[in-house]
Amino acid sequence: SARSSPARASKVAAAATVKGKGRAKARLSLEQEVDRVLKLRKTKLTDPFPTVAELVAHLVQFTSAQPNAKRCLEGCRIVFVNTEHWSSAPSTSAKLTRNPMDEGLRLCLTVAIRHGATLIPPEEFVAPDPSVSPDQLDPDQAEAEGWTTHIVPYVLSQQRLPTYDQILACLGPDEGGISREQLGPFVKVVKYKWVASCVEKRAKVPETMYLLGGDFRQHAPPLTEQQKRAVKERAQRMEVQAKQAEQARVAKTKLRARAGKDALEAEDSGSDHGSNGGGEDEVEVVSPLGSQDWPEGEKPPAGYFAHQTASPLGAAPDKHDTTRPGEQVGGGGSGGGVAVEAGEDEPEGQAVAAGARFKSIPGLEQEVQFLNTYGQEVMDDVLEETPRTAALFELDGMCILDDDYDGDRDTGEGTDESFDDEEPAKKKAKRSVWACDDPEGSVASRNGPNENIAMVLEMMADLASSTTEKQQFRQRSYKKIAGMVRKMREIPKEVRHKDLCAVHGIGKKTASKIIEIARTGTHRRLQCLTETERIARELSGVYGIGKAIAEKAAKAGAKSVADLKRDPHKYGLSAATIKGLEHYDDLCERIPRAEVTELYESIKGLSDKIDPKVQIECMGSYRRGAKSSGDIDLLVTRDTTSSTGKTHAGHIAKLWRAMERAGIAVSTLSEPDQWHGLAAKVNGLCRLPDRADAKVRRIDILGVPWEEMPAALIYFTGDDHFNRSIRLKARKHGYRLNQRGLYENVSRDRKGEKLTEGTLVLGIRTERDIFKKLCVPWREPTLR
DNA sequence: CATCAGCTAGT
DNA sequence: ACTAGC
DNA sequence: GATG
Ligand SMILES: O=c1ccn([C@H]2C[C@H](O)[C@@H](COP(=O)(O)OP(=O)(O)OP(=O)(O)O)O2)c(=O)[nH]1
Ligand SMILES: [Mg+2]
Repeated sequence: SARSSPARASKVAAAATVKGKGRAKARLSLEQEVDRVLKLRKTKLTDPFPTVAELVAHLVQFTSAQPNAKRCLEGCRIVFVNTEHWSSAPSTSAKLTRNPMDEGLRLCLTVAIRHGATLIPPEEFVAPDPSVSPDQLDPDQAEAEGWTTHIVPYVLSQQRLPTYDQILACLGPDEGGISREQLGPFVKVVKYKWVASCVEKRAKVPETMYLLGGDFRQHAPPLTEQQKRAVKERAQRMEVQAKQAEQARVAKTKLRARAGKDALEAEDSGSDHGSNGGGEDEVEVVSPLGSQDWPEGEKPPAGYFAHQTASPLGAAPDKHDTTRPGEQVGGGGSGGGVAVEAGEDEPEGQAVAAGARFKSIPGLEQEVQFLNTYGQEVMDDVLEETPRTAALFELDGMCILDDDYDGDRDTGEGTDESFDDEEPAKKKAKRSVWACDDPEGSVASRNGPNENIAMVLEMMADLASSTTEKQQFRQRSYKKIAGMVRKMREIPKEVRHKDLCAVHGIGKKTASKIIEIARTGTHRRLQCLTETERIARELSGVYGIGKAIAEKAAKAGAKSVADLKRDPHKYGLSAATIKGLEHYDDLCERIPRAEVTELYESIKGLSDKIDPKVQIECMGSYRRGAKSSGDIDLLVTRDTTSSTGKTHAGHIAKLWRAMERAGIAVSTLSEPDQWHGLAAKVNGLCRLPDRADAKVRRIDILGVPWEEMPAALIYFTGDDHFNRSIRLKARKHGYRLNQRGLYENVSRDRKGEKLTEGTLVLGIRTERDIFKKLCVPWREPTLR
């Protein structure tokens, strides 16, 4: 707090800093300190520092007497809190000590203080002067200059994160903690990761200087020309070394692949049949293209996998009928393995293998061959030379707010995004989102530059769909990435693998696939579907038919949806599925927004005749502002707080009957357990009446008790990925969120299975309240 | 190696 | 329990 | 399939 600076800034800092407690005390010598600790250990059987505050007081004295090598957290005020006592026994929390110490927490504290951070005991934390407003001092600037106080909650398990409220309860002198409002814009709650990244990032600078033999203290003089040259040379040397290491690695990989193949070949010829022996699945080098892509018991066609078949050393696939084992060995033996050579050596084998299977999509065959020859890393190296990639991979504004399970950006106020380097770009993007008045611009557009990539990824997702858990998550992963790709800037053909991997949620396998799609417009996996897969894909487009039933029907001999239509009972389809089948063509179509509006209004008209006080809302993609919807989602409720407290019980039953009479409701696909319950849900088919050309549409009507509106609105607005994300966040923080409400104090077993329902969080009136409670920045439905 | 939302309805 | 769907 |  002694640094010279504008007065307004020091006002913030002074208020937020400890009232000089540890500093003022006379410093003890090392011997005295050791003595004191040993004595403490003797007198107390427990840890000599049972709370954070006590250890901080100790560390402040002890460490400041030591010379610090790297003070990269110099000037950072950090408050470590431990909410453990809270989450372990919420009911008896008052009796337990606040901010108890813990072995892991001690480590965090030590790291922080060793790097020059100013630690503040949580009990001594004082909220900054509220009179300093963000107008006077830009919070970003304050952050950059180190005026911000960072609160770091200690996290024992990623499965049980502290809630914002718990963190606040650990701050300040009072047991009750402090309120959210008191914190203001100059206090940020961050993850420990933030501390670690500061240390890691900034620690590198002095290290370089140290290697040069220069002064590694903070204010070292600027480098001389000679030193600069030394740095350059060293960098070049390292680059050369890295290149050599990489080459050696690639060579070794190839050799390993080769060795594996040789062994297999030997085995094959030993067991006499050389044709479709199989067994090539066991080749050691795993291609990043995913053997998971293939269903149980099926084998990819020749030429599918990298390294395995088309590598210049590895020669042609042993599976392939035309291959002659003798030549494979001979061709590979030369060891050169240059692309040209491979191309000239056995052009037919390759062309037949790849060409036939991939149906000669322009460029695809070449791409596969190229990839198989060089591998992703080498191709990246080549691309490094082209200057088009870096900036392209900054996502558009939207994505920052909702990458993956993070509509929630953890602890609210930006927080864990406080990595200095990325800050400006991110902040800018964020602002542009709020400034963007045009909702079209921020929403993923269906004809954006990456639409084709997204579509192909979605097709791969459907391929992965299955009832087995593993496959479900693979499907979701593809879907998630498809959604992200839609929101990204155009992905150029020369994208680098590592740039794609840098996006959170995209890993090396999908990155490879995206590259393949970007360059060729498709993926080889889609070019070599089996007949069953092709049929299953068509059949699962029917309402009520998923992967399992589709495959069953395909096995039973169905070749197309038309086959099913002809004889639905033969395949043991359920009643709803048969209805879905009947209207298959209509239900494939998306519904234009105007038609949703029209249907909604005519249904609302019917409802008003039954009970005008019952409210009907159109939810789902319609509420999110979509230009077209897959179905119509209606919410039915009735305000019970006003007037007589009458509910909408039975309304849905009456409404549905009225819709049937009016010719709007065509048929019922599934019915609620209790038609008269408040949470009744009907699932059916409908159409605009009195119009010959009106298509049949899917409709969901959901009843919602008035008290459950906030949670129900979130649920029914979606989308599904957003719901999963916010529910996951709730779960990790000890809550449970479903369509009925937000529950707290949920106890779960180790596997996350809930043991108690938890208790409804009180005081929740609106959607916003739930967002706030979970520290999810508010997002209008159109931005979800 | 564990984790990935939480629920209803039909068979 | 499995499948499909929101 | 991606992540911690
Ligand atoms: O697995 C799911 C599917 C849906 N929902 C919620 C969110 C979604 O917004 C709402 C309605 O579902 P629907 O399937 O109608 O999706 P939608 O968002 O309305 O899109 P569309 O109907 O245009 O396909 O139900 C979930 O919570 N989980
Ligand atoms: Mg919908």
